Amino acid sequence: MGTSIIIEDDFDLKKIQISGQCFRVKECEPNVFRFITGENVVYIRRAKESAEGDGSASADETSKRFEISCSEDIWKKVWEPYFDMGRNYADICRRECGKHDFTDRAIECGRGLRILKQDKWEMLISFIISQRKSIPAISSAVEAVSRKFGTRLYADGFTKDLDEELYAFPTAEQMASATLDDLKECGLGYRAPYVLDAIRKVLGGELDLDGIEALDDEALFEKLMEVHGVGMKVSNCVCLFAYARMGRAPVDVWIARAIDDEFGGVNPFPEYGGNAGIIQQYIFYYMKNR
DNA sequence: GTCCAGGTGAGTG
DNA sequence: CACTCACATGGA
Repeated sequence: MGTSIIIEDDFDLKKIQISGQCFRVKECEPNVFRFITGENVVYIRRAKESAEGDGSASADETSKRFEISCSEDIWKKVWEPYFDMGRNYADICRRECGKHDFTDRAIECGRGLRILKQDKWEMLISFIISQRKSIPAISSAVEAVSRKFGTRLYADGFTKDLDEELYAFPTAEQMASATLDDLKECGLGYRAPYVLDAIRKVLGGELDLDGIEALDDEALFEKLMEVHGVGMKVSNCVCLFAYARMGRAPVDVWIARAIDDEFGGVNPFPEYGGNAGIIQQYIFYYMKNR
């Protein structure tokens, strides 16, 4: 690892990896996590001891020092936005605490989660694929798509020792020649035509994923649903995980179950306003990991 | 083998 | 509107 950095806010790589918002994050060896976005690759591990080294070395979980494989420049330019480092999650947790007992417990359980700001096209396709699939199955399919259509990546020379072949998630242009059978070979099943529709709309200019960044939350949500196979849940996931619309709270089977069993059938997310999406993520994590 | 998975579109009443 | 139902496939 080339560089050492300090992160003051809540930041738990393992929880983020298994949080269900990203499908290509890998723990290459214990405590070393690999992230990919665009054509950038980074390996991160939390340092074993506190930076002070004053003899009272803190536990792994509380060290604020991290080792990263990229330069400080790339970290600031690419990875700080990706990890949403401009937002103070500890502060948000404090502020949203006290409204519901169940939420308070979820926040405590999920402390260290963050909402990643991921690639728009990758999120659109990944969450189209996600419907009626388990998280491991989504990961396999997204990995297969990357391997079939994406650019081969090499990270800092140091990559090959730690990991197998790396591929970027393909751009829409790289998927232009994809056929129904190509996609079905990646395990997409009945979702393959949905992905073809997304490719067609993006390449045809009917859907400008960067251009719609300017839309307000509701208009963005509606625009994404024009793609065949994108309903409310998938659209909200893309709004939250690619466009950082923290007020969007996707309702999947787990969140629906939480609303029924823990909130008396009343959707609590409007109460969390602009942080609803963040709170949703803690509750989703808690439902699956308590 | 059997069950279920971060849903959606189409069809029906 | 509200309510069914089929949908392909892999992982547990």
